[in-house]
Amino acid sequence: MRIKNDIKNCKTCVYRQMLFGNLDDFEYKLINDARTEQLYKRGEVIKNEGDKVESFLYLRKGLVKLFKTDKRGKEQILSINKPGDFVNLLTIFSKETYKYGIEAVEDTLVCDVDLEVLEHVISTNGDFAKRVLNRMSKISDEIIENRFELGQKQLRGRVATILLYFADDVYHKQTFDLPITRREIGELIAMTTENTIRTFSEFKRDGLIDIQNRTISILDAERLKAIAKSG
Amino acid sequence: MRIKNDIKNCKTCVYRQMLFGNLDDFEYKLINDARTEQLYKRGEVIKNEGDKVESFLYLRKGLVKLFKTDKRGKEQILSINKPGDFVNLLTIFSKETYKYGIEAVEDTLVCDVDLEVLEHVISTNGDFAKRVLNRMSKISDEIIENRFELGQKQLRGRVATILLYFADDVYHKQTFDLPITRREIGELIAMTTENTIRTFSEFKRDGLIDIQNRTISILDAERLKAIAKSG
DNA sequence: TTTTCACTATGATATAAATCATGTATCTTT
DNA sequence: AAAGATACATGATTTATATCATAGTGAAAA
Repeated sequence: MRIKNDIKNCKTCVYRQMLFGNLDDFEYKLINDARTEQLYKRGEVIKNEGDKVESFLYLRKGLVKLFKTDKRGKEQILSINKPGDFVNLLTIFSKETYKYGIEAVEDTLVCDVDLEVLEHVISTNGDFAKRVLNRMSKISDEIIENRFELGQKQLRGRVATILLYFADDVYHKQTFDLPITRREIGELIAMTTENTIRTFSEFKRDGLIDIQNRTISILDAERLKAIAKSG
Repeated sequence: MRIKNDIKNCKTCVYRQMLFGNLDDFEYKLINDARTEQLYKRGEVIKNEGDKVESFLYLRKGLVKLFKTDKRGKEQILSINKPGDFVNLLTIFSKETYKYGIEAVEDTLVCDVDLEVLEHVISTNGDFAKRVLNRMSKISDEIIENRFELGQKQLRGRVATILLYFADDVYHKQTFDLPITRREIGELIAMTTENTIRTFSEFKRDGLIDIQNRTISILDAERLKAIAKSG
């Protein structure tokens, strides 16, 4: 991890209005002074399970995964977070330590704001508090919704869903480099590595996608959507 | 549904300190004046999927289920809520309409506080806002955690878990009347009705529980815990 | 450069759980 | 009280997915 020293003011940040839209100058300064920008290389762990929660994190560039290890020692991925996401918003108000780890799956830039300062601004600015509540609510809704839908789908549906997620929501293009391995995709959508690979191969054979190692091309988005939807 | 008219002041409520612990008299009055107490009979629907979200609900007596219907028309139960739970806290700050239904599975008493008034108190009382954030965070953590653990367990482990949940967390005794059918239990722990019933029978045959229609007795809590844990 | 190790890949086999089928008991409705 | 619906119950069969086995490939390490 490397701490950037030429950091910009929050007021000029593209993600400003997502959460900090209506802070006054004094509040901006508070947040800004309590803030560092941190660079992580692909594969670097940002937080480990058990680390103390002492800052609010949000993702400016790159991609991270949230993961936890079950009793059998197997890793499970809770979600992939992309720029603009509030990586740890769900736990910062209820936990003292991280119940999951955070790892950069691409070179990543995160903003790190001291939690006490953020809490202070919440205490003094009710509108800001409501905004935070709103974001939190949306995030948990999304995770819960996704998990429920995932559970109803079978393997092909799950793989189709995750491929479309990367194409449409993360990279906004039909050809992209998968940032994670097949094993990790399996961990994310709750299936074995073998079956993940097998389903990829099937999709390739059926002309739905093309695969060149890590590079994936969506060839038939419509049919893929149908599979993602129907299960 | 019947609206109670002899309602007590929040200040004397046993659940007061869970959320409203440090409101001042004026704020109490605001909340209190915006509040009704509603009685629902077992089986009555409190909110339907699609209903407008316009109040904050919390459960004083009884038991409710949160459910949603998937594309195939099959019902899924997200969670069972017991007294003291903030039934809809997760969505009130992000959604305009309910994405899930709420139904009383026992005769139930809920407090209903107008959402605008609650939001106003959040805006003016930062400590209260932080408390709400904290509760929300805990609730979503719990749902997410439970779902993840459920996914790793197989049928016997899931059934053992839910039986212990009713005995230990809901009724606090070893013999209790199941408030929901076997089908609903299946919907809650993601398995078919047949397998739910079959697993109940197995547990009975193995001397883990006794079953008299709706009445369940936990006979061997230790062994049941082991099954719940190991999967 | 060779060795090692994780990743990708595919086929065969095993198994957990869903589905199908059938019957009884229990609760509702008329 | 009879009829219909829903819940409970269990056995047989099918199916989706995990597990096991084996091998090629590419990247990192020695």
